[in-house]
Amino acid sequence: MAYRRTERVLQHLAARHDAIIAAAQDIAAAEGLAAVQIVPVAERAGIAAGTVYRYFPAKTDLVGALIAAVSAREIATFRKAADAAPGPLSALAAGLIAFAAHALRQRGLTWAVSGEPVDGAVERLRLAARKALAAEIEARIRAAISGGHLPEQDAAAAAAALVGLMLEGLIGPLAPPAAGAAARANVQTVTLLALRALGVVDARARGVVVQSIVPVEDAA
Amino acid sequence: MAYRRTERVLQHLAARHDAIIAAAQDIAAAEGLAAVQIVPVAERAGIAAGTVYRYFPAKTDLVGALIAAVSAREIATFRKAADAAPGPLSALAAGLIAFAAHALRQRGLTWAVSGEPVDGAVERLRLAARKALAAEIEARIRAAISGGHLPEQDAAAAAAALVGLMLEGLIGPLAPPAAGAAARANVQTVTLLALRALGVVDARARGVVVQSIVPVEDAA
DNA sequence: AAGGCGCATGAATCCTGATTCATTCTTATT
DNA sequence: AATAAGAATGAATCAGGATTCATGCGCCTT
Repeated sequence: MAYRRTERVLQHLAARHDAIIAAAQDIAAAEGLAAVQIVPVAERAGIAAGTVYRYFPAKTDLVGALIAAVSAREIATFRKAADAAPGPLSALAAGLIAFAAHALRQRGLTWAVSGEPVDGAVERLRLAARKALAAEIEARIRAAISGGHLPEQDAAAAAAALVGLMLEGLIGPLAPPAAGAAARANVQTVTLLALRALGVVDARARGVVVQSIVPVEDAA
Repeated sequence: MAYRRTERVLQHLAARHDAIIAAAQDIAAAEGLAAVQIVPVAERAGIAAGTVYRYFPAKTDLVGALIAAVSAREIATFRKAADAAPGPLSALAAGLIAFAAHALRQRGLTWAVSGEPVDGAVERLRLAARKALAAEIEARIRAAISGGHLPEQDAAAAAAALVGLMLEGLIGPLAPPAAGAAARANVQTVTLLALRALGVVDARARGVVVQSIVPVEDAA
């Protein structure tokens, strides 16, 4: 009869599951989402193509898992930085900076994941991720408005626009190539644009903490 | 021997060329770039699939022509509005508003074209279009800075970020659904964010013209 | 230690959509 | 009107990738 999966086997299965996602991630970071194909992913994960299907019913599910993982990390980064800040406006600034630095650190991956749908189904997943990020930002904007740190405004619309501003300004094809010092400068530039867009007249003058809350060299 | 193409024939060929692009555009606007496929495009243009290849050597060329056409219109819209404004800052504001209104008017098309590559080759074309738009905006930003209407800043980076802000804020999946009055309000909201990002403290207070320079109902 | 079940394999198959090309239709030349 | 060249057709072919599945392997159960 059907036998019970032993602990060791379960662990093995879980490890493979993760290894597949990791392989997909590596490929996406290096060559973009379009290069995330079953055979290459399987090769990189050290398994056969068919095996991928034992872990993900369809490629879409794999890509979905990839996007979800990346997105979760992005949001966690934002939230952690924001939570550590002294006030609502600093929280927003800190969150944005942390997000920016994080995005730049793994520019290729962020671009791949936020770049575009390969597929209508994937598009929906990507949308969910972006929505989550926007929601996080929106909440912080609202908090700052309540506290009188920002002028009244449509927080949802502002959050959506900020997501676009940050992504395009940091990792979009038009963004300045980001290496070392230039990258750090760009984080500052883009964050300043974002804060000003919300109505902060001069972030530094108002005592907002906008300096390297998160070192750009953080682990990925 | 090879006979000369009469005027009538030349006109016919040109008309078909345009009809194919128009068909592709309709489909892109309605269903996205991915739906721009040879057979459907040919059908809509009223010709056979093979015929498309007499006008475009490959699908990539067709999509490229489509993107170029859309992009050219976007830039012309921006430029025309900017040129009609009284000063550099108004020019920037007017251009952005005009662009925003235009983008919203043909949301589907703009989204399809700026949405993303189906293909590395197409990506390059799209990039060129986006670059052109950013360059236009960048020039206006520089002019406003020179005139002392905006604080010193990295105009290129700002322009890139603004492109992202506008597109995401207006037609991105997170943007508020744009119908009628809501659309007009969103144009104002997004433009205000953009101007503030550049350092305009209060557009209206500084006499910048931000009202319906271009009616939202313009012809597409 | 034998039996049975789940896991892994990877070549074969399927699908989707671009591209080709032998054939047919039109138009310009004589 | 006859003839040749260009234009159009659309079914067949190709190509790239996802997905399947018959087969082999090794780990639980008894």
